Amino acid sequence: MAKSHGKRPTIRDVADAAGVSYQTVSRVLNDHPRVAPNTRAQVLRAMKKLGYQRNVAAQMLTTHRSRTIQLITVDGEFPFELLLFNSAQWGDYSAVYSDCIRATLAETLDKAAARLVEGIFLYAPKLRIPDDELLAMCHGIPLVRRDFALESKQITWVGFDQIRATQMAVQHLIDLGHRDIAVVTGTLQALNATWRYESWQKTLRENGLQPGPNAHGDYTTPKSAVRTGYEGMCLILDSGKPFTAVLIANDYMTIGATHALREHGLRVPDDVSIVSYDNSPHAGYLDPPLTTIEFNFDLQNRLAFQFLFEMIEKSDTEPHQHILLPDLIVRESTRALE
Amino acid sequence: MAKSHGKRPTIRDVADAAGVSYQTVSRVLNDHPRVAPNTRAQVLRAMKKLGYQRNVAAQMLTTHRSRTIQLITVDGEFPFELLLFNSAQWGDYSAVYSDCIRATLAETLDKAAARLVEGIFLYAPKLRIPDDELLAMCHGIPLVRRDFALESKQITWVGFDQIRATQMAVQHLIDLGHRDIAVVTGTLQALNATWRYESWQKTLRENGLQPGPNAHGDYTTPKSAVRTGYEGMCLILDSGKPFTAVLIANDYMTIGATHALREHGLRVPDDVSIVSYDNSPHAGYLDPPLTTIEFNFDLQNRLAFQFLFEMIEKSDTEPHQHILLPDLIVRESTRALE
DNA sequence: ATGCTGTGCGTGATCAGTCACATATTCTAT
DNA sequence: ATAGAATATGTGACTGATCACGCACAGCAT
Repeated sequence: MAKSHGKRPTIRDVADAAGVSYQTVSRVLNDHPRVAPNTRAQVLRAMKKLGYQRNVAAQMLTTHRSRTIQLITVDGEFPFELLLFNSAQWGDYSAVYSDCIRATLAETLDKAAARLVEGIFLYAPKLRIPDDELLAMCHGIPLVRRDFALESKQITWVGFDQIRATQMAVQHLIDLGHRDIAVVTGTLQALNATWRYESWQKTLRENGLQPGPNAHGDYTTPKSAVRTGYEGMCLILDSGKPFTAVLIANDYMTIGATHALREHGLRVPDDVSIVSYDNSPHAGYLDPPLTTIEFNFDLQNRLAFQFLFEMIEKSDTEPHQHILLPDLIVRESTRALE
Repeated sequence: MAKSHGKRPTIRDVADAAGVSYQTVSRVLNDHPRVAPNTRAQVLRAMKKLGYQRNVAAQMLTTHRSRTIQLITVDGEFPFELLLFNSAQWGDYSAVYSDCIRATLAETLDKAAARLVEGIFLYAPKLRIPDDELLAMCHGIPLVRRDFALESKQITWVGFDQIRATQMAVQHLIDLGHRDIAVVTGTLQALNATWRYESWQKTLRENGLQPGPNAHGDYTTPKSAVRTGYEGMCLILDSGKPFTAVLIANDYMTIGATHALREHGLRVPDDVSIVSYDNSPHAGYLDPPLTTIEFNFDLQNRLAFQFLFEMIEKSDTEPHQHILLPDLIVRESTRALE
């Protein structure tokens, strides 16, 4: 006998509506093979009739599994590329999303552990933290970083080769005859931005050129990117230092930067050539269409999730590291100098 | 005595590490006032020492509360505006995110119920479904729609006055002397797009004007928006029907549409005036800076969450309906005809 | 000394499932 | 006919917390 008044039905309610034991209901729930087809149908009918919903809390309690992953961003950096994240990628897992600041990351990870989260997908491009320290905060939960490529081998990550990307961009401009190449890049707190910055300098020096003027700013949301692109370009223009080409850290910054150039009476590519990063949806539709470094963010996300689930399934998986190579998409924002 | 080998510590482990009963540990966990300060300190010390983490599953099981809300989108429509969503807005609640298709919405809501989710935040601009049907699918869980403004009073929602918005846009163009006004809008599956379309026709007719050429397309992600903006504008141009101004459903579509105009040798605003929607971060930085209808998405999100939590706290709350009014931001993509 | 109130802490039952094991039934092989 | 295996179903213990209740002891008034 089960109390059927008011509350949600339990497996025991279903059991005696179907005239079987609660264990049989549990078997049906878990697709256990050894249930007679008739009984199974009986139970399913009873579940439907009562509007039964399995209680995930009780299930978690005994199985110690939550079928949940957690997506964590630090400092509100929800990047445009993550828009591509598709629920289909995480199978029958659910995803908890939370943003935190650096100071509360440990606490956030504690809560994730309390929640029995089975995997952590971290996007924190400014978080510079030793691998072992980060792993210690994770309470043994599998972790994937989807922000940048580290040097260490302890953590699983999927990143892009920023050095190569920048080299391609700079080399493209040099090949076109540019010698004074400026840069508007992300805040150097972000490791990727640092690498780009250094790669820009290195590539120029290797070609016997001096780095041109440069500016930095936060570029992790469209809003901040557009503005700091504008402001950064203004700074460079106001510096009075000469340049005929400029590298801009993403296609939103480029919108802002191009606006600044226009305000100063300069045209792209006639007066200034631009190479941008990301190949965002709008990059090919701006005036002029942007020459840009394409990153396959979709592939990055897919791989990162794939690695994460691999770690969840087999706890002894070695950490994966994967560096993706970018492509240069040449459009009309760059031109050859005579 | 508790087994301390291997597994995560429980309150019982903490209890006998601190020399108290498990109930006392529970009191400390729940900030119960009647615990002696010494005892509390003792317990906290034991928790820290053992690295204790409360098991959320067990807590959910007894309290029947999950402190979780669920953010559901339908058809992968993760809108750019939702980027603004800030964890801070949902207090100590966690958020589960899931996308589904129309056919699996019921199933997704079932899972939400199984998970003891306490509130549902729905973004599904194309989901036309009777209120009572939707509510029935929600198993009594508080729901807020953040997509459009409905006519019914059963559901809580926060939307914008699209009719007014479009009226403002059209009127602005009429005041500037335009008589042939085209429109590139979202797919008419989306209710907001339908309203805009009808309001465009109505406003023109009230001013004794005939609707100009028009086109529609999916506009819910930046990627689709840019492309359908381009394609829609091409269609209108190829139709050969005359127009001196065009309404474009968002600032991403406008990037695509402007590109199409350029390809046809037309300039904005010299040849064609544009009024766009959304006032996205880049709207003021394009060439020309866009005259656009501003929606305060941040306020919309804040209100929607506020209403949701109100419903969670007090189950007898009446459904709220809130229509937000847009603003017209005049920039340089519109000009007066002589 | 007795009763009363309030504080601090402990015991047993409960939440809704799952797991290991036990039992009943049917089927096949000897 | 009967042992043995295979299939189908049931019972009791358990997961890790919370809740309702109960008890011990302190302080204070009678």
